[in-house]
Amino acid sequence: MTTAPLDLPPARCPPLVREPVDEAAAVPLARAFKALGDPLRLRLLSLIAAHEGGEVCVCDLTPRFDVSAPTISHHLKVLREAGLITGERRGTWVYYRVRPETLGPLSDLLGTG
Amino acid sequence: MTTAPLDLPPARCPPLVREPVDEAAAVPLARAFKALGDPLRLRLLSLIAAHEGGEVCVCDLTPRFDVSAPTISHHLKVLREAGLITGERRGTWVYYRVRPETLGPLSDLLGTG
DNA sequence: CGACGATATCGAAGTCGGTCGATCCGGCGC
DNA sequence: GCGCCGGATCGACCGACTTCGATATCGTCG
Repeated sequence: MTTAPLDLPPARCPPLVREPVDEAAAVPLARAFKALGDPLRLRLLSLIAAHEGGEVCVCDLTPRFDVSAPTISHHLKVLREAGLITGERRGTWVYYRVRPETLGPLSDLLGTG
Repeated sequence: MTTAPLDLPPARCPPLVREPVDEAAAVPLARAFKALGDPLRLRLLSLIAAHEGGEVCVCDLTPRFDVSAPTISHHLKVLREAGLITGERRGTWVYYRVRPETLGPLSDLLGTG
């Protein structure tokens, strides 16, 4: 669960309307977007991001969906490995929060700025 | 090739750090992000977006990649069906351009604004 | 220490996605 | 009309993804 950052989160780069994405940079960026490419993961991420205090316990996430707990855990892992969130165990429960340093570059890349 | 907009592009909605994504809204948004979730498609989109004049002929795209022409065509179709680009045939060649009205909401959603 | 509750991991089954070669379609020029 | 060329579509193969139930792991409490 220790986040296992197998590779780097997407680096900051200019909007894709300004210059084409580099071949190497495209890989981590695509992985991040792919992680966002599932309705359940998008909702999970937004629940974490929008939660007051910036973090959410998994136990608050699980009952909101119609899938099993292992499935939720799996999707959280995908978001984790994409560098979009981090998880921290505190006692019995695990708390997740977003990583703005990953989300920011993605927004900038798609922006028209 | 006529774009076949089977369903709507993602609607504009507040950043996910402000309020959780609605269950219904998550579906088209996730489809758009999924389309971005491939390095080759990300590079294709950025080549189209960053090209002077705002449009690119497929014949200029194909030689830049190590995959076959049908594969390029397939990925362009995925981007098309996600509402991210539109294609237009003019004589012998087909030209693609980005749809900012789709890209914009995605950027806003991930932004911290 | 031993049982229990909360998550993560594992293994299996079904589905989806990327890629190719082959083929089809639409324009252009002869 | 005929053949050619750019591009899209089709059908198939194979690897990756989603989901589950079962099991393992980590902390807590008695």
